[in-house]
Amino acid sequence: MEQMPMCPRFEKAVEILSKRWTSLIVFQLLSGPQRFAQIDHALPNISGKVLSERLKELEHEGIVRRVVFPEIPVRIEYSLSDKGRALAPIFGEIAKWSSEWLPVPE
Amino acid sequence: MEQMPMCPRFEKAVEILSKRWTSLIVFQLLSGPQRFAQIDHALPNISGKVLSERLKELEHEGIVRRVVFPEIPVRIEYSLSDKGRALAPIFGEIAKWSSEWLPVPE
DNA sequence: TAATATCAGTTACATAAAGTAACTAAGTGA
DNA sequence: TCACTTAGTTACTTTATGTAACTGATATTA
Repeated sequence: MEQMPMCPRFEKAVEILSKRWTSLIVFQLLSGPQRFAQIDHALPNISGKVLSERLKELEHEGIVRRVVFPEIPVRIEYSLSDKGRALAPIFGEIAKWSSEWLPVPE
Repeated sequence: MEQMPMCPRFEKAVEILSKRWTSLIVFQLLSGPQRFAQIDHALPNISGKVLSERLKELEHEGIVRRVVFPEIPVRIEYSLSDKGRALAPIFGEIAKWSSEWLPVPE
């Protein structure tokens, strides 16, 4: 009756992706580099506080890059690293599943 | 500067999958029908309370099936529906990404 | 000149979600 | 009778998230 433990890297990936907002932020960044306010507007119900937290976490994971342009006012661009862009196929499969199995809203 | 709204079905799929524990429960059930206590043990840090909640939600979404065998003591089996099994390719892509991009723990 | 706006956040506070441990009911076995 | 099983539930605590106001440097508007 012993269970085999789950692969820790797989578990880590699920942990990253299943944190609230993370997936939507990454998906949003798949369309190209964006500024804080742009991401905030694209994900209408996220709070600036959590967006800020998630971007830091994703940067720390090496999924998101943060580049500061010392203009006036300062411009900060968030974008995906190679590691981040490599998540695209996961979203492709989610899109397939959702179009096949979820009902079209009325 | 207007954003295109995200596909509501895709958004719903992400919402389902990114709720804490949901993905791991579904992944666990991909290995076959299981009882409450089995799932509970396979996912060592989940509480019975949350497992119970998630199974109800997944049943409600049509992803999980709950079958009661009126034995003594009662046996209840949780399994994936077709809709639930169709999530497998998503996990396949997560597994690929994690083995390619996440470090092997020491 | 003063008020207002922008950007990229932060802070304090309130609510919602998740974790912990004890408990339930129906029945079995010692 | 006491202890044990299964599939949960309950009360309570801790953590996560949401809300709204605020920061500071600069620019624009009245």
